Amino acid sequence: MSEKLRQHIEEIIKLTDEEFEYVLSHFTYRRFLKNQYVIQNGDYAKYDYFVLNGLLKSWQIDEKGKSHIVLFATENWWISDPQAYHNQSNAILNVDCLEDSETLSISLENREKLCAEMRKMEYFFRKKTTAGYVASQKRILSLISYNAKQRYEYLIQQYPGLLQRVPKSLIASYLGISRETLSRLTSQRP
Amino acid sequence: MSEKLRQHIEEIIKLTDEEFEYVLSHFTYRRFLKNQYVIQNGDYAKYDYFVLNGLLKSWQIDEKGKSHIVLFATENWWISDPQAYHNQSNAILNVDCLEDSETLSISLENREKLCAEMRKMEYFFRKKTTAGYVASQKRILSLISYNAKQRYEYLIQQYPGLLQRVPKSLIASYLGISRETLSRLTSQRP
DNA sequence: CTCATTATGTGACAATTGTCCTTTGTCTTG
DNA sequence: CAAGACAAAGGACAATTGTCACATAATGAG
Repeated sequence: MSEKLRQHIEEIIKLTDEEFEYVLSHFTYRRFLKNQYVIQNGDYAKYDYFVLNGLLKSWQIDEKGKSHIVLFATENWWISDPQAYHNQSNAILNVDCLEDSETLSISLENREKLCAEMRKMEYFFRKKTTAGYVASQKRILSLISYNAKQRYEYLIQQYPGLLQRVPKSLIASYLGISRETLSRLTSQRP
Repeated sequence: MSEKLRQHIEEIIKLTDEEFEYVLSHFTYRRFLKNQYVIQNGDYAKYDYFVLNGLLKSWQIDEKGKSHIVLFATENWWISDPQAYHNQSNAILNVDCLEDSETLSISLENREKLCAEMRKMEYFFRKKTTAGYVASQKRILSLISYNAKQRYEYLIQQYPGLLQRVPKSLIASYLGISRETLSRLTSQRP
């Protein structure tokens, strides 16, 4: 099971068996059930979660009570409240499970410990964070330049099979439009 | 002048004079005039620019010909096309100057060279990228959860004095609304 | 200083999207 | 098997926002 984490890391740097065992010892395995909360708004966001399998989402409620999905996370994605995690502050986001899920989580202390002790892991986390930053920039571009239909197409390309796994009301919540508007978009025959 | 870069780096790690001189030797000083392009869509985005003074913006044109501003960069900000820079591909964004500006730029090769040679600089860039990632997440949250009025208030808080430096049509372009809608928002007396 | 250009505000109208409601079908659970 | 919960589509109407047109103010070049 932890092989998935190893493969994920080795896309960037190669590790010996001993090194990987040491890295792995800094992670905690945790299993969540469908609908279970991983992080709740206001909690201390202690961990960043690497998803082994299942499906999770991070989201926020606005002042009018509407929820907005920031991210869907499937196998090999990371999920947390990044702001709260890196600043060691209380979570603004919620993270919960759309399906039963298995994760490997790492605290910020352990992440910094690994970076300080292993040059390879500092390189890995630097590269991984850079990739996350670039992906965030793409998301920002899609939010400011694309209309809802284009964002929908980008979503189904980015998450193949997601439509079969989640209700369309959640897709609409990710896109920032109402369920009804999404329904109108997808029923158009262009 | 390069003292600004030193102060910026030393918010995260302390450097000796020799170390800073060595770091600085990997940057290139460059001056730009108002309206001059720093990066053009389709160009090879070789550099990441640290802004010493002036005001720049990064932006994109959508398929209908409307432009959307991604970022305003003033003193002590970094600006580039992150996706193109980190993936060594052609720019999707444009970067140009709203005022005469001075910058210190670093190529990806020199950045990686510094990271490989100086542990402190790898730490610096890791922390800086993490901060950029967190800031991007905040921008995503503001785009999906806030209405135009709230985004406007967040913008003037994030860039104090910007309203006095740029036309409102550019503010509207950053917020993703029309010039007229922005005008109506700001003339409301609530 | 003058003239042209740009920036800004506002009204009228169109287009888009949200909200509310009903209907239908599917799935879950006792 | 039946009842309730949930998901989805579509109609009617309201609210928001964009577009176009025009007037005025501010700015900049020669």
